[in-house]
Amino acid sequence: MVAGPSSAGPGKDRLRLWIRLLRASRTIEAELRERLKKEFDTTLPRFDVMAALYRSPEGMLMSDLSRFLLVSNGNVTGIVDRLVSEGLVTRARRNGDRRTSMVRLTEEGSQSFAAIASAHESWVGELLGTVSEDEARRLTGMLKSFRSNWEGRE
Amino acid sequence: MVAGPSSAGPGKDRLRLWIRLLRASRTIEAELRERLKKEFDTTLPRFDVMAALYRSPEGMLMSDLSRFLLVSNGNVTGIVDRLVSEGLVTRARRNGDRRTSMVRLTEEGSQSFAAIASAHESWVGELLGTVSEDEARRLTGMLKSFRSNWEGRE
DNA sequence: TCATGAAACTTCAAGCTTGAAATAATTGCC
DNA sequence: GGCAATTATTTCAAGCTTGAAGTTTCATGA
Repeated sequence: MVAGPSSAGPGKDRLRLWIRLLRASRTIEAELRERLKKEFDTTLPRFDVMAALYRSPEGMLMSDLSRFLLVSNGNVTGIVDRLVSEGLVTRARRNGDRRTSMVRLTEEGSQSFAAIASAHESWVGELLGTVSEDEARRLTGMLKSFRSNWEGRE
Repeated sequence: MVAGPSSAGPGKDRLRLWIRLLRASRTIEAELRERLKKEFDTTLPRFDVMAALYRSPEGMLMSDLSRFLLVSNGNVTGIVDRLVSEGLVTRARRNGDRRTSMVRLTEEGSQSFAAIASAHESWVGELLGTVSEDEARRLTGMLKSFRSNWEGRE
């Protein structure tokens, strides 16, 4: 979160960038989390899972979710468990491979997500309001390239 | 973590930026967390607390730490508890105000942190290696301004 | 066939995180 | 002085997170 022992020298600019990046995303994330809780009584991880499923009406495997959301398998299990118990998501056993199950949004889950996502988008617009749309595109480009370069994924 | 229902329209560029920002910081954070665990058997929150204390040899109050690190008070309590039990940090009761205590790195904590911070810095340099130092400075500037604009803090 | 290994998940312990409620100490006001 | 409000911190329940270990199912080659 913060700097190391010294504060000048090679690599310091990258360290400073990382600290900024982390502080920015933590600040915004905290604000979004709080609003999701207050306005919709839900959480960011639940929202993330529902967002992923919303993009895939045919459903996703647990491991797909895990890979896409960059979180561990066991983590997804717990979040999906809670979403299932709230009736927002279903686990459908498949005929082909009985180890896996397709996770899908229910009709209720889908409608619920659409409402939340709309608010979420306007919150992000507000929180990033001082970044012009043009600047946003440039920043996005930089972030995209450095990440895909680093790990090869994308 | 991911986009909302539609994928074009006003504000979409900011939403995309936010998604990139979040993915970038999560990816880097996950890698750093893993290395901290493997190489030094510690965690990112512990590292963050120690980094804050390293900058303040005179010590910090719990509430200072909480504010600086952007995490809740109760959270800091737990992390400091563990650091104390590991001998890396001390809580010194103050004469003036008996509600508060000054948290400081021990000598061991300070030496331990210096070693970890050095590795941490080179990891960040590696992970952000595709960003030039110049680009890093520009990105940092953008991130700095948008956050301080948004909440007034800094 | 059927054993061996791989794949998809779940379970679990430990730690992180928040927000709310509880404690304790201080400050300010009468 | 004494009491109300404020401040600093801890405690707690619920949920998130990881990595390791365990379970079930599938694939494959002798």
